[in-house]
Amino acid sequence: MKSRRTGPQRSANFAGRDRGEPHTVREARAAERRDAILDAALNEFSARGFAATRLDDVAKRAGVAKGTIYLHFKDKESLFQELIRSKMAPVVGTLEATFAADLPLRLVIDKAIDVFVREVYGSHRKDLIRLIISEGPRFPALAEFYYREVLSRILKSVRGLLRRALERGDLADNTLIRFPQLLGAPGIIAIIWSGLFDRFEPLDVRAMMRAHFHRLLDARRQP
Amino acid sequence: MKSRRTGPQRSANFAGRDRGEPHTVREARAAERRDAILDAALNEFSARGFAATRLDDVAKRAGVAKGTIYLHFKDKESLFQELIRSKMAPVVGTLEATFAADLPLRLVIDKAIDVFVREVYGSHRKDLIRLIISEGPRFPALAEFYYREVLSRILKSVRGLLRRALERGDLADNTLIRFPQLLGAPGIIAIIWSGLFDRFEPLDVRAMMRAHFHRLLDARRQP
DNA sequence: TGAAAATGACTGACTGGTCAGTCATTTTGC
DNA sequence: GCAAAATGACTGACCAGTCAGTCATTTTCA
Repeated sequence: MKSRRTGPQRSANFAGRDRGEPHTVREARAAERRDAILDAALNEFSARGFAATRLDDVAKRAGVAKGTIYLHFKDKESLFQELIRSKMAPVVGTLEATFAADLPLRLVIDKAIDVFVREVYGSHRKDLIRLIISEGPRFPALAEFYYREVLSRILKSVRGLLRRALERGDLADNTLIRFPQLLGAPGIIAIIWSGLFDRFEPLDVRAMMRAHFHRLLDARRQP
Repeated sequence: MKSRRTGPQRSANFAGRDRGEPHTVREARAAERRDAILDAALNEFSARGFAATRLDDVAKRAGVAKGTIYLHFKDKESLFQELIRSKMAPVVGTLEATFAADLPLRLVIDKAIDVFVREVYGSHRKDLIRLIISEGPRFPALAEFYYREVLSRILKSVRGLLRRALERGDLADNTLIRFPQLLGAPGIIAIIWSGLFDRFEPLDVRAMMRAHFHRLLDARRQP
């Protein structure tokens, strides 16, 4: 592995890490271009998938020469992983905060549906989740990152919420604590459905999610 | 688009249509090879995805020369679509029969879980569903075929089952008739989870599906 | 201060490798 | 013996990644 490194110092390895404001025109421009490349990559990868995306197209869409991509990212795979990393990280905090709020369970759930519909389903993040599902099996590092930084954190805070609700008597049993995946299910289904079958049979996502959650939460306490 | 056609007559366009038993050694061998190619394709496509799969590898795995693939399938895309078509079609009938049986709702559901876990989750069909989710957005014809020949038929028979249950009073309301996707949700989640996160946090699929269905079906009748 | 030197971000033509699809030749079954 | 089936070397398109050269910006120093 060669360690020679050309290009901006704020590149590849440090990607997204230096939160200091840029101090020169150069640095500001570099940051702008990096973002342009990431946005272009988001469009191309989600339209074509990892293997079929051409970096020539990403460069063209970003208004940049192909070589520039390599000043900011080690290779195609790094660009891809960095894309997921940079766009998904922000939502995690929002969701954690939502689940941590000391409010009635039903209210928290409704807020979480709102966040999901607005910040994920109604944004490009929906496409990123599709990408993780599609490409994850071929990128173990990506799946691991996503589990560690996103999923496990959300699952943990959901379980916290549910445990408090159970103690308070707002929850029938521990089914959902054992399988919190069931709470995320309709969101994932909605994302998949919208990409494949909406044109044949449109789906009212918010209504489905509400119906699902009310069903799960209203269940009769087991004898 | 060239229409010249070489190779066995039982090829491409007629793929899988002539159900008559082969009458010559030739025909029998041709059918065998076709199946070998499909099996090899299943393995390669589900390990690498459509774009990254090499037909050289499919040929090698099938024990056949690359040219032979083109005697049976028009091109890479046809092979892919034919793969989905030929492997998914058979389960539809089984599921329809399960849902049509005149048995108590709970029993039918348990049988359907069994069929799913055995025939889909526990087989290569799991990988095909992953492929449809991953590649569907880039193959509108595939998504349409899948909706028409698989999903819509299953949804229809599930809705029939639910309507009968509702009339009989075995079902609280029409939520599930409006969103039958919710019944399929845990199956899809299980398939996705197993491919991405099982190594971090294994999932007891059957238990999750049972918990989910009992939750959905036991819900208190709405006032 | 401001002109010359140094820097390093950016470019895009190029290379090496890959792979879908073809077709002249060989093999097989009738 | 011959037509259909099978083969696999070959072709041409394609594309990730490279690197020598350019030039805008920053630094140096008289």
